Formats: sequence, structure tokens, C-alpha cells
Amino acid sequence: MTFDSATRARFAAKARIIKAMAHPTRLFIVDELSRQSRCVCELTELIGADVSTVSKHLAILRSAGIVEDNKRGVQVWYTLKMPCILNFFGCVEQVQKRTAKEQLATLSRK
Amino acid sequence: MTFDSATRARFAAKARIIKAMAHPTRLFIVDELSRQSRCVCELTELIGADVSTVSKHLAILRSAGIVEDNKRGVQVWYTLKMPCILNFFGCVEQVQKRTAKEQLATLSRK
DNA sequence: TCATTATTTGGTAATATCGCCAAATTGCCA
DNA sequence: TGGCAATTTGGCGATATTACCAAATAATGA
Repeated sequence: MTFDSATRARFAAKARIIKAMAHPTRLFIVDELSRQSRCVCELTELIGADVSTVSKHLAILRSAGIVEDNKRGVQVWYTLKMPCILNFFGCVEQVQKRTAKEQLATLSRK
Repeated sequence: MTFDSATRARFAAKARIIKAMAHPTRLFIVDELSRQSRCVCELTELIGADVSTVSKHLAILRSAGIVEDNKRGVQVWYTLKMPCILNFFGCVEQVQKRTAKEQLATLSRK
């Protein structure tokens, strides 16, 4: 397959969604939302960053289509909309385990 | 769960692996390697960027533990080491489909 | 050994991301 | 209506990412 501009655009669209997950704080948010919905104020409390920072992370996840917001009075509650995203964690952990195992092997070989 | 520094480090390590996937060219490489191993020269030809650029993308995937390189003479062949990474695509496509469906619904509602 | 090919590494300019502060917006209730 | 709390938006400086060019490295064969 060639990397022509249509192909490039297709991969760019997918990359945008993956990129939304590619940040420690946003991974934490997804993990947290997999257990329960949370309002911005709760997430901010848990994360310990400025509210505006948390709000922007949520906007990135929302615009990627990964989470959903809904307003209850003055609060905004966020929900994990695409739980299949959690499957990322399993593979990432496999990668980490394998890397750790190989590094051990490399060390003992010296 | 709180976002203390140990937790933060754990999520940062995972984010690093996901970030390695979060680029159109690198997604393309992973997709291509899922079909067959390729040398840098072939990938460069397919992608149509400078060799040094491709080499750096490969270094990112390699240091994340996603691909593996091995030298055959003057060429370096890359292999997909963690095929579970391909599962990302399925979920990403689900996200895209759902987003598309919702946008249609929103349009027709106007 | 010398030239050639494949790949990596160093450097740099352009661009994107991130986190905070300040200000704007929204909904609630006195 | 006025004020307060929750959230988002705008803006900015600091940092990271990306792509290219040039130069270094490595393996091959003449």
C-alpha cells in the first residue's frame, strides 16, 4: 500500500484518536471514568492540576469521541463513551512486560 | 484513585507506548509491518519522506518495544513485535463510526 | 583500500502541545 | 437582579515533536 494523500488522511484521522489517549493525565481520566462517571470538579480534585487544564484534557477526549459530557445544573459530568479504549491497556501492559523481560535477559548476559 | 507521583509515573510509562502509535506515519508503518517485514529502504519508498525521517519514526517504535529490527548485511529489517497493537485499529474504527453516525443524526435534526 | 549503498545521528527551524493565569460563560439561588 | 460556584475559553511562555539537510557510521564488493 502506498502512502498517498488519501491514505495519509485516513491514518491521520486514526492518529488523532490515539493521540487523545497519549497523555498521562488523559489516560488517568479514562481509567477513572471506566469505574464511574465523574464531574469536572471531582477529576480536578483527583488530578491536582488547575481546573482549566483538566477541562482542556476533557475537551480533547470529548472531541476525539472517547468521552461524553452532560450538564447537571452547574456541574458537567463526564462518562466513558467508548469502553473499547480500555483494551489499549492490556496490550500496553504486554509490551511493558516483554520489554522488562528482555532487559533482564540483556543484563544477565553481561 | 489519586494521581500521586507513583501513579503518574505508571500512566506516563503507558502513555509513552501509546504516544509511539500517535502519528500517521507510524500507524502506517505498523499497518504495513503487520502484513510483512520491511527494510528501511522499502518503507522509505512507500512513505515518500526523507530516509532520516523514517529512521527516526522507526527508532520511536523500536524504543517503545513495538517493533524489532535486525540487520541483514547493509540493510535493516523491521518486524512488528507486538501484534496486539493492531487491536487499537478496531476500537479506533468503532469510535470513528459512532462519531460519524452521531454527526449525521445532528445534521438531520437541524 | 576505496567507493558505494543503507542507515543512523546531530542540528535546526517550524509547528504543536502543555500548564497556568485571567477573563468569559452558564446555571442556581437568595 | 446580583452574586457565587463550576466550567470553558483565550492567551502566553516553556517544552516537545517533526521534517529536512548534512555528516557520521557500517557493511559490501571492486
